[in-house]
Amino acid sequence: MKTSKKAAIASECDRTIDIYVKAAEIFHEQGFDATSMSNIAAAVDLTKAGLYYYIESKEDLLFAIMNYAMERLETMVIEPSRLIADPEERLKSIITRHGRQLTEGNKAITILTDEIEGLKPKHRKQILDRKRVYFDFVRDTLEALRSEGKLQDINTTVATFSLFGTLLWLPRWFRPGGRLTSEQVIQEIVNIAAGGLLKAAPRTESL
Amino acid sequence: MKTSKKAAIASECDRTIDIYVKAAEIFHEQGFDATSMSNIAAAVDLTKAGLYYYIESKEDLLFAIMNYAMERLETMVIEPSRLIADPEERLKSIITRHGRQLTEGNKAITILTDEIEGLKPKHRKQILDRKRVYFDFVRDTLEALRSEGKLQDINTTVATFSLFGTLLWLPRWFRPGGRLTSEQVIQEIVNIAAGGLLKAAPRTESL
DNA sequence: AGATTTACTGACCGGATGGTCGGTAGAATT
DNA sequence: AATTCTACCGACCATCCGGTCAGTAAATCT
Repeated sequence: MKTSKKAAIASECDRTIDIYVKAAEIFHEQGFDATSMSNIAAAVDLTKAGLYYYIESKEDLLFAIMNYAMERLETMVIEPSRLIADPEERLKSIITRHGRQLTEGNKAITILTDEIEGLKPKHRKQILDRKRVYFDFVRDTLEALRSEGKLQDINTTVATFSLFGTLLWLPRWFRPGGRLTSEQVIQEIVNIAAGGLLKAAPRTESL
Repeated sequence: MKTSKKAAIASECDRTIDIYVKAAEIFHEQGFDATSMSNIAAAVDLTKAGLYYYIESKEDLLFAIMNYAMERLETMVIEPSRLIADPEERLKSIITRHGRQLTEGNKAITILTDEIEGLKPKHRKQILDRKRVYFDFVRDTLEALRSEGKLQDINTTVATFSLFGTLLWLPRWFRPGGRLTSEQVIQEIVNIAAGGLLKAAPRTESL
């Protein structure tokens, strides 16, 4: 019991990550504050008391979900993209990979943006610091583009926020099974972002 | 008392709109669910019971704020932009005006995007329907651009959501008094959006 | 001057919520 | 066979929340 319940980060299996996944879904649907612990317990076929066998507190559950989401973001988006030397390709990789995470079933990554206020200041700062690294990575990519003379005359901070706005808005409107597939939507966003940030090279037939 | 307390839409003065403004600020800071009626009451120097002299319920307060915000959006952004015939200028007007509403002190307009879940289905539908009109207006503007051959080869629905994403993300990161003024930031966003959506005409020096 | 209305307050209520605790059936260990 | 540990449950608790209500001081109306 006191071996490694919460120290290990999302490495424990059993029903614990099952709870994270279900909780993330419900938090995403109803919001953190509007979700009661009984709600979550019922969704994983437990009583509230039974749920507390696995988690420490409601806030801790949210923090665990967010840590899990940050890890996923880092391993599925940031790390693979870091390997790409060419900044234009790197940018497209970031958008595509992040877009996929947001449109696939993974609700945890959406919660990352919408429920930070539910965290206690200490935990919030930890997540925010990690997000900051990601933000800087994207802005650095834009700066690299600038060095190559490929960037339009725009402020890279505003451009980065602008890009994140487009990306993070995705899960609020995209519904799988609609007119466009997630891959099609992501491709459109890549095109729009590329057009808005990069100088028009062979992309448009000039004149 | 039973003359026109709640029927008139944001026309009553007194302390009522004072309450709306303060409540909007607190909802914006803490979130709707995390804000108690005592919080709001204290912020306007009333007891909770005193607050209920002015409003009907917590949900009704949120609905009133959102109606007020929609009105503002319509009179300050949509209506003036509708008067502009040229779709490119119209698009820029929409972005600029909406951006100003989001960066100025007006928290109500931010709440419009973040707290819809706090509304009862009936009220939510009313707001959503009004938002839909705005969405269609923007997409129609992009379609008009397409007719003129000025639009890149992109899906206008995705492009509209993309634009809203950039715009609505603004209040989450912009802080007045920072490096850039709100007008500078808005201008950057106009440039980025124009570049991402419009075909490069005299905007970039080709080659 | 008396009646009524306006703008509030303190006390209170039912219900929900996060969280706890003593207990326990069954599996695993010794 | 006895003990210990795992995975839970029912009952309970303090607190807070949205909302109500009887009452009231001051302003306004008649």
